[in-house]
Amino acid sequence: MTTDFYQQVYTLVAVIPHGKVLNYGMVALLLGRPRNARAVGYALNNLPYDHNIPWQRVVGKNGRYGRSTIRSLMHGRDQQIALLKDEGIEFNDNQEFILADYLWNPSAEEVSAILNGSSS
DNA sequence: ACGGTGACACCAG
DNA sequence: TCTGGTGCCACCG
Repeated sequence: MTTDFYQQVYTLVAVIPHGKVLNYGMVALLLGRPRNARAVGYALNNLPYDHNIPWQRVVGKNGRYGRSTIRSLMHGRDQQIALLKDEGIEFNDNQEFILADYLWNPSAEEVSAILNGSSS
């Protein structure tokens, strides 16, 4: 009983392949809201308690957290990095990684099928 | 309905 | 390159 937008975010994030990532802006774009990255973050901040969603696969634009607006995450930045490393993503000494190397790039049809198949 | 807030993104200095 | 300000849009009180 979440809003459609929340549900779409959860549905999409839930199917991000192992070892792949998406940034907030990309999620927003795939959902048809190109400038609404903030709402994506808001949705992930309100994950249901019983969620089984790979939230760690959604990262900041530069492939890391690091902007002043972000302080502490519910699970912690270090925890997220640990989880991503566990999926095979390689970080450099600055706790960054090449976003383009791991970015998930589904087609519009694929996304459409995903949203239509699971949300209703 | 309105204003404040925010797991972001982008631009300017 | 880094910091600060602005734009965006959905949610909450």
